[in-house]
Amino acid sequence: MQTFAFNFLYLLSIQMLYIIMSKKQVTIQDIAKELNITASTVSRALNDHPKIKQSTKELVQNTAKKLNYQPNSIAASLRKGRATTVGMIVPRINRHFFSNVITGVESVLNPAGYNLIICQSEESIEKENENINTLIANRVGGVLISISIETKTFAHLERVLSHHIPLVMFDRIADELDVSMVENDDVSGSYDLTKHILAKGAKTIAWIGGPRSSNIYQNRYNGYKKALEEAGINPKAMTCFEGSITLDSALDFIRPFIEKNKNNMPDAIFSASDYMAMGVIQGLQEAGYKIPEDIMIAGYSNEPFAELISPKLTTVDQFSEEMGRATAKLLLEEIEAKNEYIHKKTTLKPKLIIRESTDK
Amino acid sequence: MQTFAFNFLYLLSIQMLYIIMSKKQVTIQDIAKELNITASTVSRALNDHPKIKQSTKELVQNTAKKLNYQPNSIAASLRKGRATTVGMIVPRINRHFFSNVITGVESVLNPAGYNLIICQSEESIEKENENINTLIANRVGGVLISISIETKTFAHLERVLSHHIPLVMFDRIADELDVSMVENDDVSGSYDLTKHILAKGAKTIAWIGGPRSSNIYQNRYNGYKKALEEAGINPKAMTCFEGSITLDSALDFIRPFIEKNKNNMPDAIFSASDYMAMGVIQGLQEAGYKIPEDIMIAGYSNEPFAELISPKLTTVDQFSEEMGRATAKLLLEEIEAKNEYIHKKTTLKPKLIIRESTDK
DNA sequence: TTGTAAGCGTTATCAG
DNA sequence: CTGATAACGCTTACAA
Repeated sequence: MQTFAFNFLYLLSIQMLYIIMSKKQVTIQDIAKELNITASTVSRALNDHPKIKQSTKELVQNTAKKLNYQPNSIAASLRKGRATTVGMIVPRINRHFFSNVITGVESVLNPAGYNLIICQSEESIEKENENINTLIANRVGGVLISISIETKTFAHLERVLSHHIPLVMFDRIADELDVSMVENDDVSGSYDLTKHILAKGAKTIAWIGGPRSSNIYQNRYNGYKKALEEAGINPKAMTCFEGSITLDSALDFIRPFIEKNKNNMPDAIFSASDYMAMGVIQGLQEAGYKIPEDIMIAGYSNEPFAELISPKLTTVDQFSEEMGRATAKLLLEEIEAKNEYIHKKTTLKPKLIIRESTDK
Repeated sequence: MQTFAFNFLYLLSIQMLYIIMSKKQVTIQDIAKELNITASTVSRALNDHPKIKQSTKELVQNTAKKLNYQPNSIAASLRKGRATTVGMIVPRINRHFFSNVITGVESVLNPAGYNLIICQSEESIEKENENINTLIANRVGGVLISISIETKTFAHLERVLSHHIPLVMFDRIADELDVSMVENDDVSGSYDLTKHILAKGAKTIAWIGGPRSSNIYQNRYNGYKKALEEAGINPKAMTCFEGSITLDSALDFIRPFIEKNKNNMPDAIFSASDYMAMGVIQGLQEAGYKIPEDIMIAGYSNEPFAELISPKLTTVDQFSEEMGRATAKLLLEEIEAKNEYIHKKTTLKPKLIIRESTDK
């Protein structure tokens, strides 16, 4: 045992020994001492600074590995005044759409050296506000946000800007703010879908969706309305229901609706949310309606279940990962540009996906 | 204008003026100067230290608000040697199961003052390794991980431990490591499900699932095997397929399988993944089989589409949010306990959900 | 190409 | 109950 210990110690420098025994974390100072150079040189070498000799770079990297050095990005962030971390706030992470946007964001941000702190607002402005506070406290390099349904004032977002942290909004945006944004062209997606239903022979189309105080539902409604008007149909005469975007909310609406309108049901129902479309379908099926023969149904946003259910649901795909990539790219541009205001707006065109539920 | 400026300035202290003009960030030093006390007192006041007078606490909080102070948790983390941030690594965030676990984790960690950095391994050990590095670099207060399918060695996880960062594994665990874990009792879930199918009269049941090198698929297979053995059926005679846990992989398996076994199809197919069950169902339906009349199908993990498809899928629910909460609680215990090793293992019992696909 | 020195904003320790 | 001081680990002018 003693021999082992002796041999073991013999192989180590005093410096390494000290580090191992004190079980403190290894720093660039330790690497510096080990090589009889200064910490600044080590720092530069590790960051691949152009004015450092190749030979010392290699030397530094090797001893870093030997000492089992792990960089401390907290210290770096403090010094630089900003973290290599980006905050992202979404209403709910377990929505297929948002989790795909996140994947898209990471695919751009990770290679650029950033990592994500993800927060959920749970559709509450209060939680959104708290999220903003922790992100500012963490001095994130940027904030990406899709605002909650409740959010109608923007003081919390302006607080982000006042800390000179770039902000990019996506999907659920607020034109009131002068920041970069990525939006889906919901008007166009909804318009295309409505035109398709009209082409299939529908004369009356009901609309159901989320609250139109949210820009996305307002836009989806506008696209629907535009298509109807062009077809000479007065949308005033149409049924319109807005409620929470859940299967149950739609079911609660459709059951009494069927009861009341047995004798003059619309030819089609356009739901501005796939989840609500599911509720509508279940309500109609339990009342004995055949889809699409008796009534056509369409949803919006191409949730994964849309092609698994029966009948397969006609809907609109939103290229969620692409939206994440676009959002992340705008953020990187903002970060590069420092304080020059180069706010941009990217608009993504969604794609109509025709399936059985409207395919008479 | 001049009068306005004069009045405006008149209301401000020199200190506040300085801060506004220099647009530097407000620190506890600024609050201290404003009140003629020291930064330490301010720090204590903001952290609700017991030995600070109530009156000064209020004074500090008020001026903090007045100066628009936002705490800098990076500085605090550097000083304390550890961040109030927890890292979480999952294979894929857009899996319903994992996104729900995340929600559960946050519901415990956020109130405790921590926030999450979420990383995706994308089922790659290489990416998992990189994730670990960034989490160590960020000096997170803990790491939560469900390992990738590829992960068979654990040096990277031991690196976490060597930095005295507590590690908790969940769902996909590795018994090789001496850490706290939360697991689903997959053996029991799978056993219950198989018993149910047997009770419905099946004599032959095929098994399809992910690679059995992963503990969860091994366990699900074991539960299946145990039930068969108890029923006196030799599982050696059963069909067993393992592949990637996707709809397409299952479809690629089932099509030639039907072709070959037209005349002696099993009475039931138990898929250890809902996605694979979907593939199986689609393959059988396109070949004209009726479910459950001709053949019964069951899945595992109760994906949201399971109750939306036709026939509704019998499966096993895993209480994903509960798993997240349990995981987070174990982590908090570890953090409290500092270096005393109190590794625990929590086992959650899943629940059989009987639906149409096995309900003859 | 490398060294020197200051500082990022907190908090812990010790002292009073 | 509060103050003074040092330190956490890194980056970056400026100097050499």
